[in-house]
Amino acid sequence: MADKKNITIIDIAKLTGLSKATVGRVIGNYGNVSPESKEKVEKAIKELNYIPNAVAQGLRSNGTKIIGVIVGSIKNNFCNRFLYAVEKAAIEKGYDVLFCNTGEQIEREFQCLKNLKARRVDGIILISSVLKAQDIPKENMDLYKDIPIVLADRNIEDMDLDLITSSNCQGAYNIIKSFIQNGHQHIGIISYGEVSTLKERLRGYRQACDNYKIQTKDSYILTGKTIDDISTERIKEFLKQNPQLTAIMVLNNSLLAKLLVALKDIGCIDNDRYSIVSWDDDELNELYAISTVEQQVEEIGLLSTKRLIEIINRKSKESDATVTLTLKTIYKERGSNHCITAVK
Amino acid sequence: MADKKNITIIDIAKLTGLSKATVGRVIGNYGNVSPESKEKVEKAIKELNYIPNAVAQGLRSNGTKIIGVIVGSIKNNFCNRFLYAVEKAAIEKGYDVLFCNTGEQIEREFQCLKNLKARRVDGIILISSVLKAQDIPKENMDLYKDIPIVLADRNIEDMDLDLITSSNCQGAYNIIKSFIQNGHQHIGIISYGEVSTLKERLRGYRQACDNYKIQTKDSYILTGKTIDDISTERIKEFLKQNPQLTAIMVLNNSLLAKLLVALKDIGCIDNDRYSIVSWDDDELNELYAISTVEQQVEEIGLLSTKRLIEIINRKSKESDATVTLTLKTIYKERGSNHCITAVK
DNA sequence: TTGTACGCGTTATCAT
DNA sequence: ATGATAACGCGTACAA
Repeated sequence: MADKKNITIIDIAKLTGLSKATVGRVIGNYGNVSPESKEKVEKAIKELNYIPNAVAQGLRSNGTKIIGVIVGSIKNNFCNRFLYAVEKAAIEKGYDVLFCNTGEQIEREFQCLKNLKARRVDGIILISSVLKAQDIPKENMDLYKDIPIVLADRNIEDMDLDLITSSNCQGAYNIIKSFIQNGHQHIGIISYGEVSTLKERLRGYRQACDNYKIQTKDSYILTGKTIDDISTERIKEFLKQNPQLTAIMVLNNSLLAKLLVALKDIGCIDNDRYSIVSWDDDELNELYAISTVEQQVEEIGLLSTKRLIEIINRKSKESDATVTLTLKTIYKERGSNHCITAVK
Repeated sequence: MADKKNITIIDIAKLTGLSKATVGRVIGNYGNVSPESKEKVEKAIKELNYIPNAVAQGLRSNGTKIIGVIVGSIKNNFCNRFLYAVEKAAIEKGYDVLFCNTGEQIEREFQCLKNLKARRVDGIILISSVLKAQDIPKENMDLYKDIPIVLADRNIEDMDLDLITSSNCQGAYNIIKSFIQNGHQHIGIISYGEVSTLKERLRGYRQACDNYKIQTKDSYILTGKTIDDISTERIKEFLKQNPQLTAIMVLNNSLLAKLLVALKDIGCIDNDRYSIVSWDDDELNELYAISTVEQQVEEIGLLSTKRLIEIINRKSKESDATVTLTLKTIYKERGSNHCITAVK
């Protein structure tokens, strides 16, 4: 590569005949500098195409103005809108974003944390793959300490970290309630995995069913370890084995796609056989008029970033209480939830 | 925040009673160290939870092991799969990824480049929003120099940078050819923007029409400055004003969603009125059996990263010829392209 | 207003 | 085998 020696503050000093210190003052815009000196320096900077070395600045100032963002899977619709919002908010506050993808693997999460600490990032926003504190081997426990961390979307139980998330339980509760009020007695769920968000949605489902004395069977919940465990075939089987079902809540977009394919295969699409509600919106949901519970993804990204920067700038005497923000979900009604009302 | 002083190599030295140098040897795993010293140091590292400071390392070694990734819009399906692949490949080679989103704004692209240079990243992968070299103000021209850069997906005309992309022209050509061979005489395009990839696809369209002596009218191409200019309403109007059309190629996923909504509105969905081919795949394309030209997105990400790292490690005596890699597109046939065959 | 000199944490050379 | 020390580029306390 073009091995042009990097231009440093010293080169500027030499060219202008001034000292490092004076040049530094101009660049950092502090202290007193005579107008002539200032002008000379600025001219030299342009002439030599000098760009301050942020690495040296970071070392010197003991802060990098970088925040690390760790997500489970960037291919996921939620994560990339989240990342979009975080980057945008970060840039505005003068921070850059170091991006890490764990593929939902805990070990990778540990690696990323360690790496980000080595990089001396100022703070970390984490969509964790860890379910609860007890799942973290104690030799890795320190990774979650001594650095500002904000959890986004998913909680880690018993971890006492700041958390910005959606009202998953309440959102699900409301959907199910509305199903019930429309006469549905047998409501199915399609889900997968065990992260806190999905567990919360299930909790909302169960609460609503309990409250309204609606029967729930284990067989009404189709789930698996990973999303790949929920194949179109399994969904068809699920529907077949639970013919009572009149309503279905799917817990994310990819699952919805699979459900729709399954329904098409068995000739049940567009014929009002099932009432359907999905989670997280997608451009194509419009097409099938799929009612959707929408999360304020970008708001979560924005608030996570704001909160993180707040912690980063916190003086040691200030309160260090952890904060949990739960954003409302938005119910986007399109019709698919009314396919059948007042059954029986 | 917990202002625990950062543990440095000196703390380890103190604790072990050895010198910085010896500790450094153990950490860097070079030179000669007695087994006892080594053991002492390793114990101290664990005890103090020492994590080497990558910032200092970066300053010292004049290299950060970070690559910058600049994309136009991370919300876009292509970009996030791309980012996924880049991060994965980078991590494997020991690099971290600094992520920047420009929102397709040239000015932001300049800012990002400047910033990444200040950060002294080792190289940059760029999905640029610049169309051609002449669009870059000369005071910003230097930003594209003196640092390893690989362009991904989109080219910047006349820039002489490495480029990893898809065979956009050829891919489109083949689709149109197949349309024509199936009897279509009037083929519409829905597009937007002016980036090289879309221009290439249009070129493929025109070439095929020319070669096979098929009529093309300007009105057969619906386009706009940004994607928001292509509303469902405009698509409906477009279809109405070009009733001869029997086949349509849409240049990306979001446009497809809009087209499908438009078709539904006018009662033309699922009735074989139009043959449709889209670009870039999506989970829901399966549902409508939408034939799709698929790009090898992840391959592009992987190869961009590999190429970049190659350049980063290039000795000055080696060839510095720029390389362009054009990956084949894959035609995923699902049926939507056959809706009408042998019209007339 | 300007300059000198030290320290941030590493790495690596040179001397012991 | 180990230690002292310089250098990476910058910021700043202190001196002039």
